[in-house]
Amino acid sequence: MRKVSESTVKRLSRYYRVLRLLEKEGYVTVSSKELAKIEKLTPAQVRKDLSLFGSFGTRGLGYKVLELKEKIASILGLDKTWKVALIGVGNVGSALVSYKEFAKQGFLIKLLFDNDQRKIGKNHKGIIIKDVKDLVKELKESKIEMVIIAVPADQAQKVVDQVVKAGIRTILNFAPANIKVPDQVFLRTVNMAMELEHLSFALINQI
Amino acid sequence: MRKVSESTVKRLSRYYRVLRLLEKEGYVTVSSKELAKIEKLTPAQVRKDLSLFGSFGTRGLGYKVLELKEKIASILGLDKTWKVALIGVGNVGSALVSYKEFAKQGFLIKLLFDNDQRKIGKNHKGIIIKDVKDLVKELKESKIEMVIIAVPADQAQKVVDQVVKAGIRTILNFAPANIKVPDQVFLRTVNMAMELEHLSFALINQI
DNA sequence: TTAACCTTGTGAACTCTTTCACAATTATGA
DNA sequence: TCATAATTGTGAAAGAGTTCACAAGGTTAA
Ligand SMILES: NC(=O)c1ccc[n+]([C@@H]2O[C@H](COP(=O)([O-])OP(=O)(O)OC[C@H]3O[C@@H](n4cnc5c(N)ncnc54)[C@H](O)[C@@H]3O)[C@@H](O)[C@H]2O)c1
Ligand SMILES: NC(=O)c1ccc[n+]([C@@H]2O[C@H](COP(=O)([O-])OP(=O)(O)OC[C@H]3O[C@@H](n4cnc5c(N)ncnc54)[C@H](O)[C@@H]3O)[C@@H](O)[C@H]2O)c1
Repeated sequence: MRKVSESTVKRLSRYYRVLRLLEKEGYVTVSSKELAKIEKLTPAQVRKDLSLFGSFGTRGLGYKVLELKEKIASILGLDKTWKVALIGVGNVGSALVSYKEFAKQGFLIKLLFDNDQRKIGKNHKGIIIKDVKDLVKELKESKIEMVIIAVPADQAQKVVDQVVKAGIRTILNFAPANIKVPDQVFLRTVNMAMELEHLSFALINQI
Repeated sequence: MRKVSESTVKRLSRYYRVLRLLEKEGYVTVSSKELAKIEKLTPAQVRKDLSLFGSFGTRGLGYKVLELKEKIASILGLDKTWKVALIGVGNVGSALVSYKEFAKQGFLIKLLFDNDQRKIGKNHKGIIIKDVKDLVKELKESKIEMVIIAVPADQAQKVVDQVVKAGIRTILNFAPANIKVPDQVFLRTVNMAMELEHLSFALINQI
C-alpha cells in the first residue's frame, strides 16, 4: 500500500468522529470545506487524506456522510471486532476495563491479567483476572489480537517480551518506559507525563 | 523564540527520561550517538534538537549527563512546580490523582472538582472534592496554572469554557471531544480510542 | 607537546507533508 | 436544456522536518 503517514491516520480518526456526529444530526452530505472548518484544517488536506484510499466524493456536492463514515471505518478496521487482552488491573487498567465506549467501537476486552495473588481469580467487571504466568498460553488460546499494557514501568519490558512471544502484533502501552519490540510488532505508548511536560513547555514558552 | 516543533518537544521529554536513567546508572557523559541509539533516532537529530536551545556539549566528549538533564528540565519547565486542578473524579480522574509520579515531576494536583453531590465534600487521597459550580472562583483563588479535564465528553466543552474564563492557559483533556479554545490557550487531548484505532489500522495494513 | 582520534554544531541537501491552484465533473435553477 | 455555481481529485509549489557531511574544537595517551 502507498505510504500513509501517522498524521493522516490520526486525522482519519478525527474525521470518523465528526462523521458520526454529523450523521446523528441528520446531515446527508458534507464537503471537504465543512469538514476542514470543523477540524481546523484546510480543505485540501482533507481531500488529500481521503484520496490516498480512493475517490469517495462527488464533484459539486461533496461526500455522502454515511458512505464516507463507513469507508473510513473500513480503512481503520472499525467495521470488525478485535479481541483485546489487558495486563495490569490497577488504577489505569480498571479505568480502561470499565470504559464502555471501547466495546461499542469493536474493541472487546476479553482477558485480564495480573501478578497479584489477591487479584488473580477475582471477577472484575465480568471477567476473571488470570495469572500473568499463563499469559502466552492464554493469549494464543483466546486468539487475542491486541494487548494493552498497564503494569508498572519496570515490569513493562518483561511483560511485553511475553506478549511478543505469544505472537501478538499490536500493543498499546501505558507504562512510561522505553520498550523495545521487533520490527514487525506495532507498539504505541501513551505517556501522560509527557503530555504534562508539553503543557509546562507551552506555559514557559508561550507567555 | 525560534520555532520549536511538536516532535522536538516530545523528543526532549524522551531525552530527559533517558538522562535520568543514565544518571542513576552512574554515567557521567553521553554522546549524541549513544542517545540516538537508545531512542532509535539519528545522532544528527539529537544534536539538532539540542542546538535549538544552545550549545550544551563538548566536542570530542559529548554531553555531561547531569548538566544536560538539568538543562532540558529547565527547557521543559520541570525545575519548577505547577499547580494543577483536576475536573471529573471518575475512573480516569481517580487513577490520575493516585499516581505519585506526577508530584515527583513537579505537577501538584491541588484541587479536585466534580458535579456529583455524592462526591462533593468527600476527601479523595487527601483532597476535598469541590463543587464544579465554584470552579472559576476556586481556580483563581488557588492560582492554578494547569487543568486536567476528565469529565464525560458531552460535558467537556462546557467545563473547558469555565476553565478558560478563569484565565487558565494550559489544559490536558481526556474527553474524546472536539473542544474549541481561544488561540492563546494551549490544549492537548489524549484520546485513547484514537490510539486503539491506530492499532487496528496497523493490523489491517501491515500484514 | 604532539598526533591521532572523537564529537559537536550547523549550513546544505534531501525527504516528507501541507497547501495551492485548476481542470474535470456534477448539481442546480432558470 | 443550458448556464452558472459548487466541489472534487491531483499535479506542482511551498513549507517543515530530518539527515548528511564536514570544519571546528576538544580529548587522550604517549
Ligand atoms: N495511574 C495513572 O494515572 C498513571 C498515569 C500515567 C502513567 N501511568 C502508568 O500506567 C501504569 C499503570 O499504572 P497504575 O496507576 O494503574 O498502577 P497500579 O500499581 O495501580 O497497577 C499496576 C497493576 O499491575 C500489576 N502488575 C505488576 N506487575 C505485574 C506483572 N509483572 N504482570 C502483571 N501484572 C502486574 C499490579 O498488581 C497492579 O494491579 C504504570 O506503568 C504507570 O506508570 C499511570
Ligand atoms: N475510563 C477510561 O478508561 C476512558 C478511556 C478513554 C476515554 N475516557 C474519557 O475520559 C473521561 C472520563 O472518563 P471516566 O471513565 O473517568 O468517566 P466517569 O463517568 O467515571 O467519570 C466522570 C466524572 O465526571 C463527573 N462529572 C460529570 N459531569 C461533570 C461536570 N459537568 N463537572 C464536573 N464533573 C462532572 C462525574 O460525576 C464523574 O465523577 C470521559 O470523557 C471518557 O470518555 C475514559
